[in-house]
Amino acid sequence: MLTELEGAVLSEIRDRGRKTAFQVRSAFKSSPSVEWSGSAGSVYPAIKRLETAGLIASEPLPGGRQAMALKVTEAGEAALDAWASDPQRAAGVGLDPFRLRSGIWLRLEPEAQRAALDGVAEAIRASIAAHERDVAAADPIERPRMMLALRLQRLRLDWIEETLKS
Amino acid sequence: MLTELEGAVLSEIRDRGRKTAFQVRSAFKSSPSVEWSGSAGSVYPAIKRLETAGLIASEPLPGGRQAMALKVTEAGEAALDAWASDPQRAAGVGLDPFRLRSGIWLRLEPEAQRAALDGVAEAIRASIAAHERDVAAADPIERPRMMLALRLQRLRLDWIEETLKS
DNA sequence: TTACTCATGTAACAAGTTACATGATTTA
DNA sequence: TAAATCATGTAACTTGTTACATGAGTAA
Repeated sequence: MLTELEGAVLSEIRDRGRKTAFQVRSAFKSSPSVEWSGSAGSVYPAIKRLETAGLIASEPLPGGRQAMALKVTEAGEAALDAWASDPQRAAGVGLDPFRLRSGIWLRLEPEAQRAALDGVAEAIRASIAAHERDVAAADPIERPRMMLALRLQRLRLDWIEETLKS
Repeated sequence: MLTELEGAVLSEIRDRGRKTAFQVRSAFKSSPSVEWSGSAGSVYPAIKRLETAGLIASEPLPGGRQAMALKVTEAGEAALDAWASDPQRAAGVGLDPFRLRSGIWLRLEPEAQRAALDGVAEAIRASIAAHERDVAAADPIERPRMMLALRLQRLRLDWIEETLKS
């Protein structure tokens, strides 16, 4: 089964029109809703794995550049669809740094708790502002991700507000 | 700075009364709101790292067992509080398999989309049912995590419903 | 005494990170 | 021609995974 990164790479190529490994990398580096570094050390080896597995094909780009044009093969399409539609994977709660810390915050002294929650709330509001600024320019793949990220951040703000009130 | 797992390990010992590495491991293995395997290969090395760094102290448990009793040191307390309260880390959107796939689902053919979303929705409802069953028995650290996981899952269900209607 | 749970650990592997290295092409 | 960007890749490291190995205590 594909890893999360491998599935995302296939989707960048098939669904978002990325032509080269460099473009895939740039997309991860600049995405506000996906937390990957987009490091060369992750993306290039992942693409090599996918190519070895026959899920990606590459050919030289016309125009003299050394860039390789990437394409998802038929087997790659099938693997991507299976990855995207696997209910167990998709329904998992994921790794959430906020949720992981939530119980710990409740055990802090009142002043420390207030300080911690205020700081987090401010960082979340900044995240929301950035998402709202960029969501209009997002493409049809990124937009729903950003909308869901926005809803998550608002849910967190609500939780913080309720917690501070009680 | 601590990794997410290291922070969680410290919190298990300080805030949830886990006395041994085995108990920490069992907590991760059975937690519905934290997605770690709780494998020996992650927990024991993490505890060794924390002990080497002076954030955990251990002494033999009385009673003839070979178990070591773990304790968070003062330096460990400070590191844990800094980890838990770091706003940038806490406000990150995390790795969410649902969000990552959301844009891809929207590009599927109508029948495939309906099938995928129905399958995911069913898995989410099962997750909600399991959380609702267990949340009453959860301790003060785990309960808020489960409540937030529940809200996340309901948010996802809402999104699926809206998407299927449009 | 057999099975289960408690308890700790290592080995091989997978897959990410940062940092470094190289070189072509385009733009100021 | 100098700087920025496009483009690909490797090396060393970190930290997670599964699977295996070992042994003590407890309950059937």
